[in-house]
Amino acid sequence: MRVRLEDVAKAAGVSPKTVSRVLNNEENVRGPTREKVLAAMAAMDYRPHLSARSLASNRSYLVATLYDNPSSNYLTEIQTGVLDACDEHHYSMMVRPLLAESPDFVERVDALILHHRPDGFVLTPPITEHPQLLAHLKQRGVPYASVSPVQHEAVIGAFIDEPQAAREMVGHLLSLGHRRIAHVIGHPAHGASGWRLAGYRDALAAAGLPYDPALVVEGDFSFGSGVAAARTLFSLTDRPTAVFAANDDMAAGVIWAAGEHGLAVPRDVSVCGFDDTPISRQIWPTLTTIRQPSREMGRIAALQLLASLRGRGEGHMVQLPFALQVRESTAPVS
Amino acid sequence: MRVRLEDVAKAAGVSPKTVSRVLNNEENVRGPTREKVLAAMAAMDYRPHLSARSLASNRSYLVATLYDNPSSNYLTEIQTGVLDACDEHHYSMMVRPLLAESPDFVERVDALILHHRPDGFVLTPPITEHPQLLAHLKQRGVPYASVSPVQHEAVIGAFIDEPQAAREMVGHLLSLGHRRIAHVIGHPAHGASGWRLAGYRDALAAAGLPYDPALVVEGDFSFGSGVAAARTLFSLTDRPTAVFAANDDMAAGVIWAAGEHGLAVPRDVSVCGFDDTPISRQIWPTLTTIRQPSREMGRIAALQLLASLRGRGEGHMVQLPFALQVRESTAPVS
DNA sequence: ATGAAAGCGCTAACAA
DNA sequence: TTGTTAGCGCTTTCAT
Repeated sequence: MRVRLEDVAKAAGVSPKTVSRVLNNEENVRGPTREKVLAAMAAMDYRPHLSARSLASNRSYLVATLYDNPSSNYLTEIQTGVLDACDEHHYSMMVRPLLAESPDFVERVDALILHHRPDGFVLTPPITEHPQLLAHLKQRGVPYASVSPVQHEAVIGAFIDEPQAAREMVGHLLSLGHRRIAHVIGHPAHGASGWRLAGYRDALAAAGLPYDPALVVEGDFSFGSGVAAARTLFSLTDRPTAVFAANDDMAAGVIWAAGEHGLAVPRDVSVCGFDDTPISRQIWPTLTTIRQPSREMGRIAALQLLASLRGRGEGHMVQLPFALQVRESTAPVS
Repeated sequence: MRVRLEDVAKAAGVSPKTVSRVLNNEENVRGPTREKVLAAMAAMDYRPHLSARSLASNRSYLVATLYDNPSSNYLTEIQTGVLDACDEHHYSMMVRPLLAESPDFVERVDALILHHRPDGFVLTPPITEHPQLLAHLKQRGVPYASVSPVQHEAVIGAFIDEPQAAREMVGHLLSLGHRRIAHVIGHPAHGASGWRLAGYRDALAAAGLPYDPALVVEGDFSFGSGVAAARTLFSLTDRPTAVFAANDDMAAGVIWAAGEHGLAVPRDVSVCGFDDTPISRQIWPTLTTIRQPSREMGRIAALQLLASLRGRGEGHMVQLPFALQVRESTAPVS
């Protein structure tokens, strides 16, 4: 038979409510009493019944993570971080893949709210930028945290200074003597694409270099779009000597296309990415990129959400550090 | 205020218990009565309260999907399929990344069981092959379904005929005139690695070709291991004219390494993979591979689990079809 | 085929 | 600081 809160109460010689107080870290329990209860819980290996708690307290102890891009390493990392935070606080996490483009997007999320009653959401890009969804969540009164949202104000979550990271990446290329530096833009629905582009432009401007639209090509974060973009760039009469792709997959595509054009990386052209996903270490040459603490971002965002759920302070938007990873795909201009 | 079962009962002019019967598809409700109740539910947009159901019925309506490899497309696909099935039956799904190697692996799963009380598990490779876990689940009485397990007997789930798929893939290479066909083995902990190797050997034997150990190299399903394996293979005096890698990531690595060695694919060497993951369409040349209905496998496995949970029959091990996808990375031997 | 009563394990509101 | 009582919304058991 399973151990119930009542059994713990009997064993500890207190009332059920006192055990409940200890369980929920409430105040108004004296040290010794708390100790007694905790000891009894441990001795009996007591595990609270989630559904009973949930029914009585009208909270689900559930956090739902919403994502759109179903197979990106980056999102899997974030998921893991969110899970870390939930585990720490005995919350459960559910994930929900969604198509942000689909017409019944908000409806689906609403069905999820009605059915599972999550206490809060963690939103990942690009769902962080969906105005109707955000409005709906506010209307329903369901709190949420965002990972890398475009808007930082009035939102809790975690982010890195993406424009600054992009500036440092371009700065690295400049320091190697590159002057014709191309950029492959990411998926237009992602805020990160705009930021990375902005950082690229800033860095050029700061170095007194002109912005050449011919050197800036659109992609969509996929390997294939990197290949396509690079084919365009490498066909230019005045080829770039360096390519900054807005993520690693596209950078890998650029390196692939360089091979097609008989260009050696980094001898003939330097290539760099963003995100430090596994592919950056698997390809050859290994990729110079920006390390983003994705898992930690998921964890911190979730922790902020949980803090706000439990009324412990407000919950904040937390800035995390990034790191430039210099590897073998970038070299001095020849 | 939210609509409760009692409200529906009042609106339909029946007792709460009758509504409950309709909700749970129980018998002993006459057609007209059922209709009335269903109409009331729909009109009021009634959604049962998960925790209340769970508390009263001692079931969680929760399926937990366990996985080890945290960032593979294949597993994300399976996850999505499991989610499809759970949605269809108003179950929720939680995912749990685990390290099968870690010493407290079973302990962690047990903590999950105690805390969340899932009604069942869906296991994905290689966790399908963990004897201690399987023993523990049986002891705890928690049912599970397996996707692509090595053992098909006495287990419910879904699989494809992997040896046959590998045989067809090698058959394709043979039909193009290849005779020196290499194989890059997958991760040793995965049952699929053994099956695909077996299919490779069978096909060679059936064609009357000798098995040459020098042409069989170990990998671990990663891009990098494909690169490493190919470097070995392409350094042989008597190079293979075709390489069958046990998954797409490794095949992409092989193509990459071919470039390093100045070999054009498919002109100088044919390469093929397995799984038909997105990368197979993103690289150039596009990859000949085996399409495996991963999402459907997840869905079917979960459906079998749910069927057995609800006592509707036994739950079976279902075989699903695969398909050889011939693309541009394989060509007649030159 | 349908209904009434009891209770799942916990917490909220109130009392002491 | 601690305990008592009543219920959360549903399903169970047992009637009818």
